[in-house]
Amino acid sequence: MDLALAAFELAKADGLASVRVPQIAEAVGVSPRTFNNYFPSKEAAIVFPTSLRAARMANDLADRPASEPLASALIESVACLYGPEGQDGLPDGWLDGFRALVAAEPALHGEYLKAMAAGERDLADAIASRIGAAADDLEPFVLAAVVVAAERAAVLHWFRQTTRRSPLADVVRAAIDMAVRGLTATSC
Amino acid sequence: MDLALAAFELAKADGLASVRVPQIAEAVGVSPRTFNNYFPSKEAAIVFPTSLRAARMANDLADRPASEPLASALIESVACLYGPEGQDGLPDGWLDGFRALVAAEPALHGEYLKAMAAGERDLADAIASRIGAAADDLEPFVLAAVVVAAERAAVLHWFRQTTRRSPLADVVRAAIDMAVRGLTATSC
DNA sequence: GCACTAACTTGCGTACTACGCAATACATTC
DNA sequence: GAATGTATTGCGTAGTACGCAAGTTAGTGC
Repeated sequence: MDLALAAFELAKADGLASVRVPQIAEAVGVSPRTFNNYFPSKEAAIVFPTSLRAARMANDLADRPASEPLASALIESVACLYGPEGQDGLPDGWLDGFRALVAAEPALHGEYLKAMAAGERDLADAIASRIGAAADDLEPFVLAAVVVAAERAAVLHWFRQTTRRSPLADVVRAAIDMAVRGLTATSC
Repeated sequence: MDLALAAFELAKADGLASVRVPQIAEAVGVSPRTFNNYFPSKEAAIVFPTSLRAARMANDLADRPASEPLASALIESVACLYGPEGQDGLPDGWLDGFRALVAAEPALHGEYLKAMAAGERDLADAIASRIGAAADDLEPFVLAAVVVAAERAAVLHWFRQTTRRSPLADVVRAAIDMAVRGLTATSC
């Protein structure tokens, strides 16, 4: 969606507060009313790509061979979203934008969390069908929530770091591995 | 804060959409402007008690004896927030309100997530000081995120259930236990 | 008792967002 | 060619967010 991209670019350049909905609409060549037909707010538009990526996670998990252990399948389905920029990993400029916007603006942080939560539901379904759980089983929901939480913690932690000792994908991988293994392997 | 309580009650009675900020202010006896001095939106006001409860989690963890294993300390600090209604557990009417509002309205769900995320940061600090981690260590953040995520998954799952086979506190306990143990004990 | 300060509250005005409604344009189908 | 469905738009309205300045109240030191 062009609107989402334009909103993202404008917000990255001028800051979220100074971007106006009519401005975004004009950049794409539609009316402000049309913008609101697609997005309820500029925040939602900016985060839209993230929610797409979150939705992809469940698909990636479903595409993995059923023979693969759940733990590694989870780790890889998530981590491949943070592969090298450009290809199927991160879109260009996402890192800069994320740092400047989502990590900084509380309003966007809320939208980001909502997007992740939406993806979490899909992931829970994918997990449930993979481990053959009943529909009202608690476990898939907890697993999905835990994995997404670890992913989010890793991303935020990576942005907090001043010195970059390892690429984002590796940090995400480590975090999910940590979450999947639980406290058993750590300092009890 | 009276405003938060009034907002909650009014929203519970009339639905979120039909509650107006001036209405909330009038119910407490202040001006609408004063409302916005304290809360940026009615959603934030409604969720305010939840964010207080989230903040309490970190304190509860810090108050637990250092000799207690981290896993059980985490489980209990969270689960005691969901104790029997009235005392130090859930405030009266919280369950009904939560089901009718937070679980149903997407806007409130976003605020709820933000509140949980804020509490998560405090929890991460408490965990870090408990296990003596460095400030830039990934582990406390992942642990905090995982625990909060499991808590949230349990609450939402409990509300999705039509038949209540066990009290909320037990479900929360089970979820956090599950998260803390990781995938090791489950279907790999 | 008297000024002084700080925190809280309020009214006013402004900018912006959200959205219902109705009208239009365009493409698709029968 | 007529009918139907979808996308877009302008307009109008309701409501929220917030800066600013003025007023109130409580507390403090002299």
